[in-house]
Amino acid sequence: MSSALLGWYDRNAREMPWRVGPADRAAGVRPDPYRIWLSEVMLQQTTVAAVRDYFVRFTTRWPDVTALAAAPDDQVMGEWAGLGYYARARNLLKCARVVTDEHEGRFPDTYDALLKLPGIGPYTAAAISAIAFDQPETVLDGNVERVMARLHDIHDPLPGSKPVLKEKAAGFTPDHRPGDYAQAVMDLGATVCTPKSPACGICPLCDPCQARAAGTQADLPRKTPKKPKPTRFGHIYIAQRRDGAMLLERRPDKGLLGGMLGWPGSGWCEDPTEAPPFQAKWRILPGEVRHTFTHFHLVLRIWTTELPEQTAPDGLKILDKHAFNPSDLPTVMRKAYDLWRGQ
DNA sequence: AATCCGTGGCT
DNA sequence: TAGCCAAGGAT
Repeated sequence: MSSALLGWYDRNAREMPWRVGPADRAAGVRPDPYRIWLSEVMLQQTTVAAVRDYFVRFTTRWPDVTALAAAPDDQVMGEWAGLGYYARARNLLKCARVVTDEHEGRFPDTYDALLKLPGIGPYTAAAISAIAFDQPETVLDGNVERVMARLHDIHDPLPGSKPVLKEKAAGFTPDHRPGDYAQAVMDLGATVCTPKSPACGICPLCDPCQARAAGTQADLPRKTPKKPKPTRFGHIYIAQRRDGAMLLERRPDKGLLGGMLGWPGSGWCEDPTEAPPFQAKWRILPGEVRHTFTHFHLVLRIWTTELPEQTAPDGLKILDKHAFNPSDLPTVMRKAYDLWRGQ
């Protein structure tokens, strides 16, 4: 039954920098496990459009896993800035170093061995073993969940229905071309069997689709409702020396924006207390920064002053003009910088 | 098991 | 616009 899907994939596969094109594949070229791993980690909860440029920059700068393993943490975190879910970048480095130091620079080729690596969970282990190593593992991501829920007209809500959907997905996975199949279902979910107004008219699985027959496809998969997001507030402090150097901090490895560069500031809560990093005549900027994270809205007020020559507060770092690159900042910190620069 | 963890695009 | 959604993992 999945042959109709593979046929559709052969005609419609989207070009992506980590994919082996039809001509190369016919010539026997296999995907590079390093590039498949890197793309799959970047694609966790992230769209192909957002990933594409990041992938090209990473693979240009670090062409193989050994090169990435040798990179300084700051450079990797800076290159990841803006992509979100920064624990992925920290685990990416950990994983690259384990593969380099303990696996002679080669990725393991089985699901179980891949699953042991940092940042590789059930989905990513299945995706790498299927796509890079041609093993019949079953990928289960948001796309596959949606396609299976519709194909079998399953009305039980996620995430409770996940085990059932996994069973259906496993039964649908072919022994032939499992890697192409995995990419085919996900392409289908991304371009045809979309969350809203699916294009059933051009779907290769229209005929066997039970939701399509019942007319319920637009309502599936059902999901348990999410909690509303609270709003938190905070103050941040941007100080620049006359020579252009700026005062920043490297955030602790755990928690929100862990390991990333940022501006010193207060905690983020309902009623934050001001916390300037050193004594000075701070002035507040007009306007505010609004940003929404996974589980709360944030409103930031920005304070600024000149950074005196001899001032270097504990735990903070001073980056001189050429060492500071705004593109190394996570988005919320970048928004604050842009507001400050436009003052 | 439930919570935490980013961001940008789309409707 | 405000919410939803994305090739999830760690704890």
